[in-house]
Amino acid sequence: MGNENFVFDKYLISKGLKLTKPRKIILNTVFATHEHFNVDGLYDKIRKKHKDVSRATIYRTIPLLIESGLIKQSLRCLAKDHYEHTYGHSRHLHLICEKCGKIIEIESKEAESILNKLAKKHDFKIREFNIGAKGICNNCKK
Amino acid sequence: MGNENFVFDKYLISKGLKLTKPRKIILNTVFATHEHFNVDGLYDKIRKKHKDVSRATIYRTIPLLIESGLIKQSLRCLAKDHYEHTYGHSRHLHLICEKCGKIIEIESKEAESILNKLAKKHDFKIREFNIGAKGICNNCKK
DNA sequence: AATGAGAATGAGAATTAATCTCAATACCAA
DNA sequence: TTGGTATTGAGATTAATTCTCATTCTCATT
Ligand SMILES: [Mn+2]
Ligand SMILES: [Mn+2]
Ligand SMILES: [Zn+2]
Ligand SMILES: [Zn+2]
Repeated sequence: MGNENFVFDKYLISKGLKLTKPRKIILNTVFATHEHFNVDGLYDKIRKKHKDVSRATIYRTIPLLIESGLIKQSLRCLAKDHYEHTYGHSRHLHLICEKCGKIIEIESKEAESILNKLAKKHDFKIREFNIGAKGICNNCKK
Repeated sequence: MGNENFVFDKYLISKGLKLTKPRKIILNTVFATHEHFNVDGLYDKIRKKHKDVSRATIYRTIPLLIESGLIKQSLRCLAKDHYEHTYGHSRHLHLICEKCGKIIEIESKEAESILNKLAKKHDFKIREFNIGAKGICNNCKK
């Protein structure tokens, strides 16, 4: 059990919110792996163990996880929003295969530093980078 | 009237599709300005002049405009897909203000060349770049 | 341990962007 | 002009996300 529990707890307290059982379950399931996830997949995974957590609560908890800095909205695929950890992960960019859905994650500060330079020139304060590309992965090229 | 008409016409012919009145209206409205657009805004704009173009036809025409290389899917904002011209525009990245919605467009090949390098290393064929950041613009910083 | 006020929940309804269906119409080569 | 095909508008449908609300949980205070 990693520190994400402390982070989340601290956030909830700071906002006068309560650490409930469904929120614990959702948090722990989200951090059970390092994979990207979407609501549907998360719901199925949770439901195997806990028949009493609703979709509504998952949808309500995700903004809290984002606000607390644990996850972020990552990408959109098949008309679904996808999320990924920020806590415990350094920033990275994505190469997304449009054929098989595979996501290649690459750490690289170079592109970010270019964006930082451009943002400074325009007096723009960056909150979140969005860097990547879509195309075809090596496997799908045959 | 720019060359987008020729491009679109040529594409339609090559696919055995027909250049219809609604398609002309949609194309011309899309290229009446250089702004990003979404289906709702486009529909309203078209409807002021032409009461007989349906939302369904707009939704059906957008993939054709994309396929013909005239526009591309750009960004997602307020739960709506947004599009922008590719024809007549060089590639650029976006700084999106989360407060006022303002979009700053910047031409810069630097970030792309870094992505190209990384993609080559992973034997990944890029079809479309996605480079930008979200944050707060200079006006909204007060 | 019991209380109570406010926060959180599950179930299902509501919203809404995007897609689909289908009968009627427009297009265009011949 | 005609005929075969593509296209259309209207409305139904889908599906992700959000909302409503009556009931249940949390937790600081007793
Ligand atoms: Mn990732
Ligand atoms: Mn743009
Ligand atoms: Zn692939
Ligand atoms: Zn702004």
